[in-house]
Amino acid sequence: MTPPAAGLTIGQVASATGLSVHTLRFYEREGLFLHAPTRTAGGHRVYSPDDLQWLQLCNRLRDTGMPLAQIKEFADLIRTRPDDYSGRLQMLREHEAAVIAKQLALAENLEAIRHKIAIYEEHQRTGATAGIYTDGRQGGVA
Amino acid sequence: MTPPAAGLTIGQVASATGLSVHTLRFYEREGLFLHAPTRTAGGHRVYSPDDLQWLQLCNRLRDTGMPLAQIKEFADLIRTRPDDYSGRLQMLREHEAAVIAKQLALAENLEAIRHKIAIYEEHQRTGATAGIYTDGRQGGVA
DNA sequence: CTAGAAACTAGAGCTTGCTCTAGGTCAATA
DNA sequence: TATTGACCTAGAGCAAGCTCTAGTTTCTAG
Repeated sequence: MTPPAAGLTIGQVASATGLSVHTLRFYEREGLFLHAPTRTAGGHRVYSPDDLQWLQLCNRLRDTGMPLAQIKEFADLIRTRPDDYSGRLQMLREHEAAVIAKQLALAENLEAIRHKIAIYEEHQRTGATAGIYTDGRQGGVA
Repeated sequence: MTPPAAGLTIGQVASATGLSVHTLRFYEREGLFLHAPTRTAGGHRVYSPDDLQWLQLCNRLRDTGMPLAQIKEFADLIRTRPDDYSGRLQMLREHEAAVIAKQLALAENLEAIRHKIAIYEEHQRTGATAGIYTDGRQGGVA
């Protein structure tokens, strides 16, 4: 029995996902998993490849700024309404918009940082003497 | 003397920067300011427009993921080596690279999220029946 | 069969970045 | 001048997201 079922240990899942084993157990306690992992006779967790995929999605959501509480909500929707996609779609679409906003803000801030770098390079080149405040009123403090 | 010096209250700085007055005092304690604000006779803080600009830069750095401790380091460089730009340039260039990496990761994750949305839309359209795990081994759990 | 690595549970602890409380003082306005 | 809103200090508290400890048990390789 169980011929193709690749069972993964928590350690294997940890290295595959970049999460620590502590974090995996923590996520489980927090209800982020779609279901509790199965266990060996001795009580060790056994994960499936699907669990891995789910964790990879979780990582993407978290890395784009979704709080764990919201990821849990998402997991709850999957568990309680497996064939109603509307709630999940709404969440993902809202999150998509949030990520786009984040991209815009990031690009804008990057631009400002580059501008600062250019100013510093210029000051360095021209040997500008600086006080704490270098260039007064119009943009470019310190 | 001090004819054009527009002095700002902490409340004005708060609304101009989006930081709370609590946070401004907290930043001050943490050494994020280039210098302590001057005070009125009664002990109220008075900020300059330059302080505002500095805070706006701080916000950009923080919003792009620079930890406060690093912003403080940056402030320390300005205070201790006002006319040596090399350290600051190094910090900003490294941070620029970090932000670019963040942009790439964000774009990649956004792509994956959009793909997930597309899969859900498809499932919804075709009325796909789902278990907890919807589409098995190749990409697209839940 | 045994040693060492890896897993287990329950719960405490940590870091970052705020945020709020208490008990006042200061300042602008009616 | 009296009130009311803004400000002050010192320090406690909080939320998120891990991270680690202690003491024990299981698993695996030699």
